[in-house]
Amino acid sequence: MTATLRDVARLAGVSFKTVSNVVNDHPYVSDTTRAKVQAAIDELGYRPNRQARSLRSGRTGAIGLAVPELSLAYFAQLADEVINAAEKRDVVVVIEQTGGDRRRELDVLSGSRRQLTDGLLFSPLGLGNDEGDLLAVDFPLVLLGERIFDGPVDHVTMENVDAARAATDHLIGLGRRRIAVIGAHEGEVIGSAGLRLHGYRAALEAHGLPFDKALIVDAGPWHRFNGAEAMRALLERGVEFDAVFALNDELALGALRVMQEQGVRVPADVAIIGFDDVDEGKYSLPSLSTVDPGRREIARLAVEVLLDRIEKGPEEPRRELRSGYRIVERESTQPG
Amino acid sequence: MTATLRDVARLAGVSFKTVSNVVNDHPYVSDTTRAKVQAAIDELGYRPNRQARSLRSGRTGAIGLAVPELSLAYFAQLADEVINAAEKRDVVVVIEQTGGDRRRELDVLSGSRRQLTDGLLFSPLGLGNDEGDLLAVDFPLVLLGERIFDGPVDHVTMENVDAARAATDHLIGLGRRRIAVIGAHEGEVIGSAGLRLHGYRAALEAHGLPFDKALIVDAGPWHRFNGAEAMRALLERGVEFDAVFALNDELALGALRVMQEQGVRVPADVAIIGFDDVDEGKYSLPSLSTVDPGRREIARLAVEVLLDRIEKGPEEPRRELRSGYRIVERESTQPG
DNA sequence: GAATGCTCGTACAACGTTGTAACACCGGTG
DNA sequence: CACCGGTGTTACAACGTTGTACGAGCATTC
Repeated sequence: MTATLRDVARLAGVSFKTVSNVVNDHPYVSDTTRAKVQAAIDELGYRPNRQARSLRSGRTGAIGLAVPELSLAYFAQLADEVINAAEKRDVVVVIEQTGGDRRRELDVLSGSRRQLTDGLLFSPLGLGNDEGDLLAVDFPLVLLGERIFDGPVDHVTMENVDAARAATDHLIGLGRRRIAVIGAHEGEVIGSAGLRLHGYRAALEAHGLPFDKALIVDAGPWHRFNGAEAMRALLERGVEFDAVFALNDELALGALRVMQEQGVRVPADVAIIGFDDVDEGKYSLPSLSTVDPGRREIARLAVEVLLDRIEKGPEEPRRELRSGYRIVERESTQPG
Repeated sequence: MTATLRDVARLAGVSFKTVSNVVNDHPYVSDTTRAKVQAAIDELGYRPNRQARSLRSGRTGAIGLAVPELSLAYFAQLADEVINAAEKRDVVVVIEQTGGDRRRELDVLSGSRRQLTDGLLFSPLGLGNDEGDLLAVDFPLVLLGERIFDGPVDHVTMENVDAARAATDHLIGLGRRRIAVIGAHEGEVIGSAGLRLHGYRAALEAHGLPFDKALIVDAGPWHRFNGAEAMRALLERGVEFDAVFALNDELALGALRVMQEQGVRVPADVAIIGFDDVDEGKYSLPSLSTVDPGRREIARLAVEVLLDRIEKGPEEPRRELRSGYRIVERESTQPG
């Protein structure tokens, strides 16, 4: 069917290993032999067989990306960037979904699927931040996101605290003083929710504003639905507020929708800012101010670090990288 | 490092082929031997090496999914469903993005990446519908979407014409008579745009309503941005309309945003319906009526057909399957 | 003209698996 | 007791590649 080294060798009149040498640019192949072999390769349309290469070399040329679910815009857009970054390095991406479920996350770390890839980019949600030791696996692994710090592996993340602080600063800069937070996770210290809440408190403190627990609304998963629910809860509570910091954009969009249903004017009555800079925020009405966490940079760094780890092995010191962030001002925090 | 058949065999005191027979549930292995081998397998934590299996069997246990981009919610949600459907069959998914670019789509069909998967689910956008012959490839291929009909391969698609007709009927049922269309592709007959427009016209005819070209707005890619632009163009045209059929949800959401900017009341002045049932439509204000094209069913069917094709080979007759659809009524087409 | 050093090519083994064929053993049959 | 069919196990080859070791040819050197 498809041509092999042997077929090419037969046509070129050399041994099949010589063909292999030509293909792999080994030295000590004379120009004439090289040309002869190349001609045979072209004629037969020979392409090295990847499985055989894999078997021999132990490399597959693929990496895994495990995320909660692609239906969440943030992860879809992250996957988009990861695939692009990987493509530049001639590596393909196998995507696995965990649903943020602890059991399935553990599965991803141990399943036989791991043999199909040279390493894994892993964005956990269900694992606790005290379970870092579960990440001590014998294949290259790069952690994404905020669930686990100080794990035994490379980690690429964003400047959650600083970025959240800047987002809050932005609201304060508009003259807002009663800033609600949507999407908190009670008791969490580390993790996106905990870190962003920490940044929020730091900003309040820096401006001498009081922290009011009544302004903090918990939410489970960070879906639109939960943002809507949280806002409904907040409005029912009857507590006054003039701004909202939603811990991600999906929450913000859900909350936005509820505020408008209930006749709250945005941003006149309440300004709102999200986090993630997903594309939808550009086209909501009003468009959504947000924090751009440097998704593209995260994807690029993550792929870079993983391929490095794959190449250099487990001995190299582990790396902890953070992307830059940027406040994106849109209509939902327009002054005036 | 990791155990091989030979290691297990040594421990169990049998030949390595007997171990292979146990692993593959071959008949003619005595219960005592089986038990002995199984014990050794458990003790060593043996797992068959997938590369070696692949090399031997020619199967990788992976399928490819080539889509324009995951940043488009429709494709992200489709990928989500495809991954889930594939997981049930113990197959992983390698996702490739083409950007809807003709050159990259051709690449996907011929590149050496194809060796990493047993087959491909392909959703083209850049290829013309007269280029079906390019799909005559020598690996299992299932076509998704509406770009190409009567290609030489299996095809899973949706009931575009009927569904578009039903969407238009729905608007007409509300008493709307001047129904604009956003996202047309001038001159296209086949392709999502062409087919959906055809359904629209069929509905008009069935109700004896005239077709007015002034109500049809072209758009390039079906992104929010283009929906917004198209609506701006429509409003500038000054032509009267009381409803909009946006050919997908992203266009609809972009258009919705512009209408609200310009003080058009939805649905009081203008009702709008989209197509695709992406999650965002539930949380816009007003929430977006749409057509649910049976994304999950499409994903399930596509994976099913591809795995069938992989198993049964190219001789089986090609299949053309369509998913059912459903009109999803939300606020943007609320009567009254 | 034998020894040396370099260039180029080849043979063999290995990666871990599975299919095929063959072999040893068994009780039962003619 | 030779033969048989069925059962359980083994040996060998193959999938297509690459690393290692070796060898052949040739020019240069003493």
